[in-house]
Amino acid sequence: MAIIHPSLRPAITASDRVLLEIQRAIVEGEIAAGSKISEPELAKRFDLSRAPLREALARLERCHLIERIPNAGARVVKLSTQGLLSLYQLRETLEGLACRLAAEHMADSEIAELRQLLDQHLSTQRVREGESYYQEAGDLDFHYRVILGSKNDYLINILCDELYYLVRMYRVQLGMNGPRVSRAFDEHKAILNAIANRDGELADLLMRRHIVASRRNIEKQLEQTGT
Amino acid sequence: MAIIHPSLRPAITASDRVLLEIQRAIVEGEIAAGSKISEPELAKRFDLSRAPLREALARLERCHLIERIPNAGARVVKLSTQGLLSLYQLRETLEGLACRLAAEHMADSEIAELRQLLDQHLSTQRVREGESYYQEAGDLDFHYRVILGSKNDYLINILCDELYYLVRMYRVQLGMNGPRVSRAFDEHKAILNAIANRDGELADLLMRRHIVASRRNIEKQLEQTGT
DNA sequence: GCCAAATAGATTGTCGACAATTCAGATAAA
DNA sequence: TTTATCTGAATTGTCGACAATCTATTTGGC
Repeated sequence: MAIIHPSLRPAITASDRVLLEIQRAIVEGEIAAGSKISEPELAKRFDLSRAPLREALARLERCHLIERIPNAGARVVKLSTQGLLSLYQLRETLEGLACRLAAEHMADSEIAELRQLLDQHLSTQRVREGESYYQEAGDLDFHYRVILGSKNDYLINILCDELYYLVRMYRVQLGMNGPRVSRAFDEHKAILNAIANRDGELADLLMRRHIVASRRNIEKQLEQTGT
Repeated sequence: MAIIHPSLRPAITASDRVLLEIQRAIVEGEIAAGSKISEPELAKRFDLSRAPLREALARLERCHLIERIPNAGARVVKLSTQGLLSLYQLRETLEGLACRLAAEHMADSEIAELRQLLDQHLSTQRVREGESYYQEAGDLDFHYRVILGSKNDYLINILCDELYYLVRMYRVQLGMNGPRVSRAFDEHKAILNAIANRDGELADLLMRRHIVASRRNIEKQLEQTGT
């Protein structure tokens, strides 16, 4: 049998599985925002003991999808204008940094792959115009790769593990509407060009603007919906 | 008995206590960097079961003090030049942002208190010249308050909960040497003045430079020590 | 009628034991 | 000697039950 390094092993544990399921359920609103989490109930629902469930809850807290109070229980986070502002304020700075670092550190081959990804998005966009889910995933995928290109492990951890799911939650539950979708593509392309030209400063600036525009779009939706 | 809101309650659980103890032990090097963590051993040492211990380990992983591999165990992180660079690269950007936001959002009373803190540092510095521990705590205390002044919960969480202890670990184990100490005071004062003048842009710039200087100082120590 | 204290129910935190997986060493074959 | 396989000890992941704490309702007093 082939010998693989332990750190490269899939390592699928019961806690991992239930984490992914609950994460998806919260992000997609299947478990309502603001609702209380009952450990015994979830344990029964996913047919496992409370031990791995609690570990999953700890990780959900880490990515800001739930809030726990000792001895009092956990609640799914509520989406709010204030929360959106704080989150995107941070994203603006962090992804700007990631972009600048990506312009410095990405290998030429990685940049080529990124360009390929955008071409692919363009063709699927033509076909599935308006269908927001694919665009959704596509946009985040672009950001995801740029972040990985920064080669800064702490930065990658914060953006991809800790903030990523909350960003998705805002976007999935509040959605993106029409004209923004095609504009986002153009902005991605401009960012990619800056990275390819190794112009970190410009890449930083463009990414910040891209995120500001994205925030404004979601903000509008949120104000229409309610508080 | 007085009624206090649950979220303001101390909430000292067994897991909390052991977390603080292990955290301190790792930061101060009492548990050596790079060494393996044995759950049964630590459970016996702190006289509790593995359940709360594992929760504490999960939180230690969250603040990057240990690294866990499923089914294989946990190790205390190793300090490295690469890690220091990544960490301070991030701090530079994040604390710069915090500083800019603090200049916008801190109340006048908070700024007054911060000035008071610096005066206090100055007097203790005269007395305990060279004694690095107090300066250590003082410097971090200054940063801590500025970060809280940003009023951005996600930013506060990342800097104060997730990166704070690792920063302390580098500083405690590698130390600060002489001339840097007094210069840091002057830099703090300049930052405070910028905040008091509500000049966010300048405050951002000064904080970034302050952190760059701090990194260079530690970097020197690290190169002398070894890898 | 309204507020405070006490009680009952439910939920979370903790425990000890078992199952599954991994790691180290010994053994055997090339 | 070197490599690969097997075996067993040790560690991690999971389970079900108990203890401590909180929430909500009820009760008693003003």
